[in-house]
Amino acid sequence: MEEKIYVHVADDHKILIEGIIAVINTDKDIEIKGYSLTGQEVVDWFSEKGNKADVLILDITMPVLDGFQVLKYFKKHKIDQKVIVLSSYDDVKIVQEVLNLGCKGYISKNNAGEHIVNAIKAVAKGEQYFSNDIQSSLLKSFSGQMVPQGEMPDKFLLDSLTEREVDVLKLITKEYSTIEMADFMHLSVNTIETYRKNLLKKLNVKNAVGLAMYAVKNNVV
Amino acid sequence: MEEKIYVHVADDHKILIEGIIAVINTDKDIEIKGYSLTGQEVVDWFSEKGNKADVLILDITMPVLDGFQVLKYFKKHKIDQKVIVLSSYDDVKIVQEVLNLGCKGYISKNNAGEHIVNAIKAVAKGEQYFSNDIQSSLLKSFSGQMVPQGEMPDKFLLDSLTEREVDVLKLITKEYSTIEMADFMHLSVNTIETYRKNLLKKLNVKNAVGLAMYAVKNNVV
DNA sequence: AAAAGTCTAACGGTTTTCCGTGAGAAGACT
DNA sequence: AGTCTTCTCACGGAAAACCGTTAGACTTTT
Repeated sequence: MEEKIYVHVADDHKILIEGIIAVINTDKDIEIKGYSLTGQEVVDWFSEKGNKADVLILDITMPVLDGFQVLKYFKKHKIDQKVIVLSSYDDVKIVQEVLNLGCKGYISKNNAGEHIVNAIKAVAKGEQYFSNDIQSSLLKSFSGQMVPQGEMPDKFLLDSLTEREVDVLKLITKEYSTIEMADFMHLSVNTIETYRKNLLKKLNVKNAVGLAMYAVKNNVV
Repeated sequence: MEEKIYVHVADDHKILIEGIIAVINTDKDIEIKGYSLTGQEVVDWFSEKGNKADVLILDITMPVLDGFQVLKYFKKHKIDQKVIVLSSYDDVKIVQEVLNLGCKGYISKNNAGEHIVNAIKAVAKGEQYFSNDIQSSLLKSFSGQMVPQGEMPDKFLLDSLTEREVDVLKLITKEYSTIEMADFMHLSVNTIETYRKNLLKKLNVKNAVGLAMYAVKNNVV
């Protein structure tokens, strides 16, 4: 008889929590130790004396505090919590970011059902776990980095944006015109135009729409 | 002994489907008749001879065809399918739009578990059903509509984008210029400009960036 | 001290978008 | 038969975005 693995689940959609509980209950080695509907509830729960779980299943998109912020909280307070991120996005950048924040597993909601039990057991043992679609996108991104060849390496586009450029980018997504931005930021129209030009060049897109699409893809907004 | 109610579930997150099935299975009067992971699968399933369900549980955000498009398909082909929309958004505009498209119930994912069984039974009987958080936002918006005063009522912003308008919207998010779109679609530049103007007016945004942001928010892309 | 990066600003010119308005053809709906 | 919607196209003018290039002031890094 092994020891039970205790799990806490956090997601803002209760039905999804119910689904996870239903799946997990098919396995006798795992037991649910409460759930949270916001990131705030998660940190509250783990802050309370006596509350602990071997593994936390954590959604990224939640109100009040999102998954990133929860992970940052654990890091800052040096709480060594094993976390599996559950996400709708198989965006490699997000995977990398949560890994940097100390998350031990990452499964996509698309096939959470088949993976979640194995993921919990692996992570509880101290291993890492990624669902296979995540693995393949990670591989793709790595192999992509191996063959930059003739093309400009493009470096890491998103880096290298200066503070002001990010400010302008944000305003662009809010449908500000150049003149409105200049007015709002107390700068010359020419200055804003310079930032626009820099953004277009740095992010290698054709127009303001490209900038906006970049912004949403990279969670600038 | 009553007759069984047959249900089809559509959502791009399988874990959510599993959750719904788990909840529904607690009720002996309701039975699941298959599920779909995309809107395309839904229309395919219902198109197939012999496939039918009393109630369809439909997610709004799905790849390939979203919930709106599925409802439009039913409307266009005069298929009188009872549909309960399951959504993350309690945005009143969305509720109104799906109601216009003939949907009979609307429940938020936040508390789908407690409502879904009752919703299915009500809709199967020909009634309407809204989870209480939706009801309250609807009430709030109605009371808000009582004092539009000088403002234009704005009608239903997202309503009724035509097929071509959606085509143009998609190309805009891909950074196509008007000329490039005209070329690609084998249409006059003037025609594309007309569609742009219609989009700006219908969606009530200021520029192409606003269109793009609308598109991502509403999963047009 | 020199180099690098950022923030600010300017000028002149080209291209694209935005705006208003009008209108014919085809199909669907009443 | 008449209305509505959608798709298509046109014209002219105003506004905004895009492009290339230059440059001074300030801060940080080497």
